[in-house]
Amino acid sequence: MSTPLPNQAVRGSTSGVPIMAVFDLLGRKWNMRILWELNNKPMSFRGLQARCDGMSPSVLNTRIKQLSEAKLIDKTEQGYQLSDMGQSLMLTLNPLREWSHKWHKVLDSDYK
Amino acid sequence: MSTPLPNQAVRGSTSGVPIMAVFDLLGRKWNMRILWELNNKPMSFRGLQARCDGMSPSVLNTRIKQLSEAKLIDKTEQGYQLSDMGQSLMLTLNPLREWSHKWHKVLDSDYK
DNA sequence: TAGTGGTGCTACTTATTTCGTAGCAAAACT
DNA sequence: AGTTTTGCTACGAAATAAGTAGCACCACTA
Repeated sequence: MSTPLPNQAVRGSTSGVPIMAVFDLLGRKWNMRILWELNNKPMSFRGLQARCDGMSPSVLNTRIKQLSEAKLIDKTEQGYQLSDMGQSLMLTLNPLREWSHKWHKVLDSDYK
Repeated sequence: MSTPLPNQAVRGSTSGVPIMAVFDLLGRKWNMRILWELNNKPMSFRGLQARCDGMSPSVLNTRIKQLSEAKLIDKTEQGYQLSDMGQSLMLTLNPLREWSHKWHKVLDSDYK
């Protein structure tokens, strides 16, 4: 399993179009969540693991490698943290929080 | 495998916080891609399959069910298409395209 | 009206990904 | 020196995704 990066073929697409690489990378379990958690503050390996409901260390390990290769996170004295690119990604993903609340309401009202 | 919906426990989180449900749902392979493709135009089952590099029908089938349950897509005369919620999701995800291009450039310049 | 082709699937097997647990080496703390 | 904490690796089991085959249901055509 290789890290999906733009400009090379990614899982589910041979085009190498950047957005497809994003879908591939973020479409893997935990990646969005990890970035989300790191958005709050830098965290250690075990800290991340705890925040992410005890995700298995093997997966966390591969995720960290992928996100590092993708230049979205860095390892520092303070633990793992978002890179500049990672921060800008979270910035563009921010509206998702508001959207999720609307979604919640819609589903709620539909099923009651 | 159940559809991750807000207000109930989702994979990787017992909190039921809406944003976690989003991560869970979109973190499954193909879901973002499917929405992305439907954003352009409504499509048939086989149309979607073709656009998504021949994804297996079994997975597409379960995805369609999940996205339908999540009220993000509907089935119509014209094929599958985004619901209002689905459209608003794609709207908030739109900036991702621009971001992906920046990302592309950064990775490119770093590795040359 | 028998044949052709497209569509929306289901069934089944295999491959890949993720989980869960155990454990270990290195650093930090007591 | 002994105990914790941290950052992992290993490995078997479970869940998810891929790949292929095929069938029922149209719509159209010869």
